[in-house]
Amino acid sequence: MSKTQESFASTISSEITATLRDAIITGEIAQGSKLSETKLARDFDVSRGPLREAIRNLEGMSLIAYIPQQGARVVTLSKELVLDIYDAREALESKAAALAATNMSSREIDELHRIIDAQGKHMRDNSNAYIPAESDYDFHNTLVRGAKNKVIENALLQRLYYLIKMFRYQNDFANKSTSNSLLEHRQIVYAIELRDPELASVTAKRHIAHTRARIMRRLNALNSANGSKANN
Amino acid sequence: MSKTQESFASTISSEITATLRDAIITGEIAQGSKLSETKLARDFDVSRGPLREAIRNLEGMSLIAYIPQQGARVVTLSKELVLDIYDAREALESKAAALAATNMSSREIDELHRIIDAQGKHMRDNSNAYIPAESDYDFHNTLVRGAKNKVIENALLQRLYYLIKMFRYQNDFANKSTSNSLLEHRQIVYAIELRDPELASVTAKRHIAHTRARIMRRLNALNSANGSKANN
DNA sequence: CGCCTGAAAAATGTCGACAGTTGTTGCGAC
DNA sequence: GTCGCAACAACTGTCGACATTTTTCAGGCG
Repeated sequence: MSKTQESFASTISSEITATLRDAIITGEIAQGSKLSETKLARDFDVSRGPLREAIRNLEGMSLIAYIPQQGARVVTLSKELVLDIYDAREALESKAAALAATNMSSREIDELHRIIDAQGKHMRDNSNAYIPAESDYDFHNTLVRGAKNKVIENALLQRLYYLIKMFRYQNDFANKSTSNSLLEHRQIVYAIELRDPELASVTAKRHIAHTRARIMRRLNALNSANGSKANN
Repeated sequence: MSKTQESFASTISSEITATLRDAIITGEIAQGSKLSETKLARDFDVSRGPLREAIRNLEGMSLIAYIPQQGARVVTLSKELVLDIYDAREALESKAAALAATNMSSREIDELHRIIDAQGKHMRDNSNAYIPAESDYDFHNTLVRGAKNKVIENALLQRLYYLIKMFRYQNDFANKSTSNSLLEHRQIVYAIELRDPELASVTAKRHIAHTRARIMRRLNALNSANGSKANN
């Protein structure tokens, strides 16, 4: 996968953080599996110090859970957790859209246009295809940054989006943004251009709620189909 | 101050985390000041290892910002950041209230009643007094936990509330919840009892928005009064 | 007088080793 | 054969020291 964010500082721990982050997102390191400091230190050929730092960083991204005296485990994206994530995202991103309607610069709005126009072109060129995941991330990243709220930005970009990326990467169906998504993106940009926070909030809220509902249907279908095909 | 949360594991780093956390919240360690690993390690008479862990933990609570190769600094609660915090809180807590209306057990609703009844009694006994800060925390903690959403709960209880507690502790006026707050608490509980997510969401949203507005007025008043009385 | 330079001081980054805890395994008793 | 206990192995927690980077500040140049 393309690096989520280049995030380089020249420290070993930050490099390991990025490497592990991507390995977790792609599923190369399985959900629920344990991250052994000793083993990883051998693998990366570094001491355990930087590794502990990296694990703490991943904990800050919500990608792992840390239990004292026991170690770190990769988060398990249960159906409940995924739906919780989308509820939280709905709350934060609808507020972000409202704030963006007030605070976004016209230059940033242009950027939103550029992104959704590219999405539209891509759909015309590949009739009825899906929006590329990267392009969808671009749209939401730009929207969130336009809100000019560091707390919301941090919660979404540094925490929830990693989990969502992980979920999408490991569940093909979750990447299938239809033409509905593009339409909803257009509505959000329209509301922001009107400088109408209420409308922007409602349209963004619905956009996320629709995505959540689609995911819930798919997860329920998988559940009833697979029955007891639980993972260890 | 009373310990925010006893959070004991028998590890040194967790104890130091709790101690530093409280020192930052009370302002004993000033906003914007640097946390020197070397110095703190001497003060606590431990090696730098556990201290680095503690600093990472505090970073996870948003109480400090960490800059590679430079170290950790206590967060500075600028007017902009405080208002951002309350906007994020409005988004998350209104959603929490909506979810609580659906998911809260009757036992938990009873707990909410117990809390606001105590608040009412306290106000009658000390005519027109303020709601004690601890009691206000109790109310919101119970509400948020009742939403049964681990992501929202984590964002509020493990991050935003520490910052809010810090702001309140260091700004006396921010603690002055009037009888309005009690009334709004009652409205929220009422909506939850009705199992009406929409009403719960709106009432909670207004409650936070009112608090935010009151704080904004006070901060603006301080700003124009103090002029250039900036801190180093 | 101010600015640049560079060496000294201090701080952060990393390492390897030891201590204490947790989890496992195999033996023995019932 | 099963349960419980003990020795062992593996892992996390902590430490002190070394390496590298940043900061400080005194000296000299313009």
